[in-house]
Amino acid sequence: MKVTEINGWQSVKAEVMRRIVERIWLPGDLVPNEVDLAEEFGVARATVNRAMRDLADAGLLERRRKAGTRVALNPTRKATLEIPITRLEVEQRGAIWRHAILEREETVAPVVVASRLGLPVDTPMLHVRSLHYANSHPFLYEDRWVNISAVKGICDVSFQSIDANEWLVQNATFTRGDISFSAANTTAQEAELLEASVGAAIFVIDRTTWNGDIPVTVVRLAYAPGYRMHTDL
Amino acid sequence: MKVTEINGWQSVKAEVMRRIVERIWLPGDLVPNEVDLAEEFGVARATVNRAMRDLADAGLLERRRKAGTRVALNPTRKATLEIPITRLEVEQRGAIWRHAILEREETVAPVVVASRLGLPVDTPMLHVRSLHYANSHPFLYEDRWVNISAVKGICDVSFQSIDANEWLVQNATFTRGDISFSAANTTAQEAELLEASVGAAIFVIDRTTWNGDIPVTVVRLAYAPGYRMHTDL
DNA sequence: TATTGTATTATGTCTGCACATAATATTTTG
DNA sequence: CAAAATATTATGTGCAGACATAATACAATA
Repeated sequence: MKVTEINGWQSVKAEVMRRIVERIWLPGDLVPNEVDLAEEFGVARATVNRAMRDLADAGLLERRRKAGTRVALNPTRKATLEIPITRLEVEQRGAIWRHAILEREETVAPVVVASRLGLPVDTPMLHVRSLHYANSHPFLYEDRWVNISAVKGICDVSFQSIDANEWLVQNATFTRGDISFSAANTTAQEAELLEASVGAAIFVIDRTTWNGDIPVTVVRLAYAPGYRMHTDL
Repeated sequence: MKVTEINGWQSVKAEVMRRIVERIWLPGDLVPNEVDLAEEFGVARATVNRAMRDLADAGLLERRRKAGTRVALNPTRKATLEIPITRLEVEQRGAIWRHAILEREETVAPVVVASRLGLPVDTPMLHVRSLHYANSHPFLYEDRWVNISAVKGICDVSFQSIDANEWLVQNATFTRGDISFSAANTTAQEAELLEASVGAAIFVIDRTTWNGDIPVTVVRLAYAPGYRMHTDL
């Protein structure tokens, strides 16, 4: 008696997941090969493959050619988190988004920024510091450096009505980037801007992007105290 | 003259990415349908579909039946990050991992934990507090509550030689969970445990897991100051 | 024995075709 | 004219069969 009928790849995935969750297949175990599973489930191998690939992407299975497929020893390792545009994030909380430019300066890259991007120290860059508000409460302090030569037309944008990130996202695509999350104590300046007490713990995102080998931006996002980034597993 | 020959789905993906990055297709634009692209690239529709689905998963494209496929307005929104087992994370940094149990108690769920998990306050639970070291420096303070009835055999495990997370991951699979990242100031107790100054900003992960509808664990991971979580985009 | 070559095997991917499904566009109907 | 029925269209998914590729096992060779 079959509890669940198996037709599509999603049901194959569900059945395989069930066997993992119910410990019929233990972590580290080799699971039957695709041909056998296809026969057992009465579907084509391509269908099994689709399901297994999906589970491997999710981190539940580990697959290697010839070696076969085995249940991952550590099924918890991948979390996909969405990095929203600040305006949308604020609005999604039912608050009004507002944005203020604190500074906008065309200058050359300071050493820290230049070395981070692998650029000479005299590279002309645009430095933009701004504050995002949610219902007139400070929400995010953004400190951004943009490689002017990598982003055509950026000098003509005032960023008064649109946020730099949003403009860049739509006008300066990048091929690769890295992002890191950390915690920091607010400096006196940050505390004042974010209306927090000095030393309060804040969540910080540092992001750097490149277009091919050309550095585009480096930005530090300092969120007001209490910010949480959340995702489902 | 074609610069790159198109054979597999990866090259289709690369070519589509190129068109997005080089702004041949602008954010919001509708792109040609699969049949047309398949003909243009000289591959089967399934191959185009594979490539497009992959790009949609990555957040670069948005697809809807009948409506077609368009370039995402916000190509930056998904970052996949790996949540490693602490032991491996420490060892990967070339340090020696060590682990000490601070407390191990079978008791009933306190209100905060019970409500978070949706359990009655008198549910029997296992409370484990422990410290992870990297080269004898405190690395992570772990405060964990486990629903005893959801994890068979947990009462017999001492966790002296294996970390609770690692044991659970291999012995108590879960079907869903959620995870959140935030920053916090150390309490006096945490500061002492982590050998940090009181109030230092620390990176905190809160994770809750369920097996179907049954809550399994809730855990708070407090990393020593300076911890960064990093990923590529 | 150590190394190199060869067969085997499981996954990776492609093709061509078919039908399913969801969302939009169009026509019919009250 | 508005609401309901129907057609159209692009993506979603299925199948069977084929060949490609990587990793392993095993045999042959120096």
